[in-house]
Amino acid sequence: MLYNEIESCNCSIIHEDIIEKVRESMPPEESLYDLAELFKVFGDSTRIRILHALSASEMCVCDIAALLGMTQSAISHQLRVLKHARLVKYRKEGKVIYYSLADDHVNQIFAQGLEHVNE
Amino acid sequence: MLYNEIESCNCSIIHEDIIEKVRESMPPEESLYDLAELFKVFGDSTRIRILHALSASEMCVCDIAALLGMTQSAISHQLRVLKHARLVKYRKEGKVIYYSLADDHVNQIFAQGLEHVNE
DNA sequence: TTAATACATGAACAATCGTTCATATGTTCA
DNA sequence: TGAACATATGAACGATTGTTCATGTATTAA
Repeated sequence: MLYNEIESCNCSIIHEDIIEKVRESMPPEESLYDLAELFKVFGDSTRIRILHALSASEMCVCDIAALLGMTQSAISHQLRVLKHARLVKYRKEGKVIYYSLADDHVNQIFAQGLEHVNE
Repeated sequence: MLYNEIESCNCSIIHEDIIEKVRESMPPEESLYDLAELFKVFGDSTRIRILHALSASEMCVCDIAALLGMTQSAISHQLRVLKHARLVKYRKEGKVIYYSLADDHVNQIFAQGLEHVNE
């Protein structure tokens, strides 16, 4: 099993003990994949701006489009991504659909990120 | 000024008061862009796995490649991205370069993200 | 029922991204 | 000095992504 890795990384293993220790500490592949998928959603400035806007107030699609100076279609596509990641929720009122943040995790992840960016 | 946005979003503004209120609460465009760039770095499962490995122990490039079953080149390219985002630091010891997490923000952002993923 | 409007969505395109491959740099050791 | 090895990097490729455009659905109001 270890031999496969030696072949694929094209170099001899220097610290076998460390690799084994770290390997045991790694969460299941799937968790890390899900985590990457979550951050991928945060990794677009349009979505970041939508999320930040929604942290200030619930808004309908048209309002967000007007605020960000983008088309309704572009916003709608992005809201779909945010909805799928369970970062926003919505309520319907006639023709109008009001979006808001799904929970407080968004604000907390924002805060941590901004702390790093502002060093 | 408001007219441009009406044109670009292709819909009449429904809640002008909310838009104005939210607009005032928005951080500078550049901050949100930087924030998106940061999360973009977290948004790849290879980089997530590297970061998680480094949160357990400092490691050299070959070790990481062996651990993840990937080529040394692929890891090196990704470490470059992580270095540029100031998420990892390194120390040199002869031929070998040991990488480690730059600060504790990584762990905190990880924790917030995992909390959301695990609902 | 019809017109108007808020929102969703599929196809298509350009742009960005992650990996591979080949090769270069820099250090150690004989 | 030269061979071995750890790491870095540029070019190129396929894959993914964000937006636009055109169109579809659903609701309201006349």
